[in-house]
Amino acid sequence: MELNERMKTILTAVVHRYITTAEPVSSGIIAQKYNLNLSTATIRHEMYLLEKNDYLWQPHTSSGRIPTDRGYRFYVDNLMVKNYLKEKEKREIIQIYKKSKEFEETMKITSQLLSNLTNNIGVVLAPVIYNNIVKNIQFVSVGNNRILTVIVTDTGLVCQKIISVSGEINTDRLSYLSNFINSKLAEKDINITNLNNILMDELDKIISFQEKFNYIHNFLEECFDIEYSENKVYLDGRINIMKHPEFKEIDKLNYILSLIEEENILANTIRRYLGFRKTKITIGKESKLKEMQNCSLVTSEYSIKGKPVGAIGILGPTRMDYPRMVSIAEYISDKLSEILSEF
Amino acid sequence: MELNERMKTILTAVVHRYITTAEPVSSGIIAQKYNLNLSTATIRHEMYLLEKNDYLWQPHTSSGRIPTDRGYRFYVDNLMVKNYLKEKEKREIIQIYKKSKEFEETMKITSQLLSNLTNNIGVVLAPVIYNNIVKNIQFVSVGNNRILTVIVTDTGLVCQKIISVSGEINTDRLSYLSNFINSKLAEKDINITNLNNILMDELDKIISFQEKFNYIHNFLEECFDIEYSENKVYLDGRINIMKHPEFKEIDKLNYILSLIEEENILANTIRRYLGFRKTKITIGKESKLKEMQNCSLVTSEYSIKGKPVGAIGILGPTRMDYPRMVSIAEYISDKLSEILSEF
DNA sequence: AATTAGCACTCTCATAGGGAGAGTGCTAAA
DNA sequence: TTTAGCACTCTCCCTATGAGAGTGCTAATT
Repeated sequence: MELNERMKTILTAVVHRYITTAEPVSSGIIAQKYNLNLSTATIRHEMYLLEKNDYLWQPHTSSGRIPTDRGYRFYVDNLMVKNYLKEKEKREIIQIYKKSKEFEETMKITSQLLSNLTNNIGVVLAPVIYNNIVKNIQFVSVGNNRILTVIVTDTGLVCQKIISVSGEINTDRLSYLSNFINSKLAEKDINITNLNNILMDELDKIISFQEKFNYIHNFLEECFDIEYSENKVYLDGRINIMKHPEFKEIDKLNYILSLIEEENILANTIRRYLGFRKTKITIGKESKLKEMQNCSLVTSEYSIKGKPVGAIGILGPTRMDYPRMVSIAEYISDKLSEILSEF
Repeated sequence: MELNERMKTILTAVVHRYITTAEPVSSGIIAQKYNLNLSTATIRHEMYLLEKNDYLWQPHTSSGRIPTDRGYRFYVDNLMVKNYLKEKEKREIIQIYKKSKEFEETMKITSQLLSNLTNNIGVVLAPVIYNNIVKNIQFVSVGNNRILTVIVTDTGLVCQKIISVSGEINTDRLSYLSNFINSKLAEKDINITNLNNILMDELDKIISFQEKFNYIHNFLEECFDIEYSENKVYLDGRINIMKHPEFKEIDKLNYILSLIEEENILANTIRRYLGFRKTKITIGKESKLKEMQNCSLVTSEYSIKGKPVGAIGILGPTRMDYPRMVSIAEYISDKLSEILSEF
């Protein structure tokens, strides 16, 4: 069924009202607060139709209406108007970012900004390094048979990993190895995902006529499984979720709590959205994850030097101010892209 | 007032009973479950005295008794019997630790173990590096005018920090600098806390007759404020706290939530306990922190090569099984010490 | 002098009933 | 097509009530 203009207006009114009050919205309130010049009876009839088509529902007969996931979806896709941030807010965000010169801190600040601005949970997925072009590799001996491997990618990201090797590794061999690898890197574009394979092939060639040190083999293998390391996630504002009236009682938090506890669930969800669209909204049961059935998630990608590498997200109840969430997510991801590109 | 033996027995019984049921303990239950061969009236009288001396309290007249913070304190100091872990549990812990070969992961596993074994919040304070002797410093150029500084301490800890310098820094100068610093380090014991001052003094001497590069000054200053960097904290089991009946309603969580949200509060609290005693128990209002008034915290130090460097902690409601918490904290901190010393 | 039985008293908790209020669905009139 | 009018439904809050748990106190017992 196609919604007519009046139904769209009423659906919009219900969504807006419910977002601000968290109370079921009655026909009377709509008539009173949103001047549609319609009687409550007429509005009631339209609401009845909206309910029949699964855009609204009632907690019980004789109560007002609440938008369904489908109602929110229709609102988000067809009705909502972008709500740009005020200049003052933008300036404040820029001000806060100025404090930080370091990568880690920038990530932390971003998640804090997200949660503070939205009163929801702020999520930042650290840049994924798969497929980044490797520019340079260096090895630093840090004692006790441990080597710190430092990989610098074309986007300027620095990945570090300490690995233990069996037996003392000679500093000369180490620099020989890094020189060798860096010369190979200079020859062609090698990304982290295939770094290991390509280097192993090359190494096999020279090993036949060079001295044979097996452990370098193992060493390299350990170094370059970085791609399998889990992406770091920055979470902030966990307690915000508990301030929302829909979660007054702890039992109602049930599933959401695992999102708060296990950062990986959120990280994986967001990672899966990467590379499709700048901004993505997932509403309630649209997510297959049972942990997210009562929540909505707004994610927005950020990039380094034009290359999308990660995403930020806002997690809250389905009853969230979508226009504002989207504007905040997009503004912050743009700022973050700028800052990371400058690093 | 000195407690007589019978009062101690009754206090112990009340604590034990309350820890397991979370319900106020009545005189009837004590008479029935703990065979003291006393009538309820007698027990009631003793409980009345215990209440008058602030070891017990009643939520309302005509309800059973609950231990006060003071009651728990007396129990912990004078009545409780250490409850060693079962061999099976010990084996399981060792098994789980075997999975991890990396520092970061070891820390994470430790906090998970703590929370899983105790059903409370597990906290691990990463090793503090202040006053550690500096063994070696290296600089790695990671492009875009950024230098990765790697400091290795005598306990084998590796601190890394990326700093930005103004203008390109010559690789030769960088290695000259690191050679210079490392030669100074070899001459005498220099710890991280005074590293900056000593090096600045030394640098001033040579700078007078060496070429003058101001920016190295600034560069060094930035490098060596590591001591002011905040200690990392690993938290796990945040949602455990919500499973306890005393926190059934969200409002009752009030203060504790800030502990869950702001890791620094906990980190600072634990850090302040460092260096005094292996294990420390803080019960409810004994902590000056308002955030901890409804909680207890059991902390236990761990060390690397005999040198105490950090602590682990268990955070839960004051109604916790103290003997078990202490055994777990001590066992885990010992294991962690072993593992970190081997790295 | 210490302990205990007995009992009145207090407080919680669960249940039910009743009335006010909000909001709906339906119908007939405009 | 819209609306006024009204009966109906459901929630919420208040009150009353009674059972049950547990205490404090007193007088009797050991």
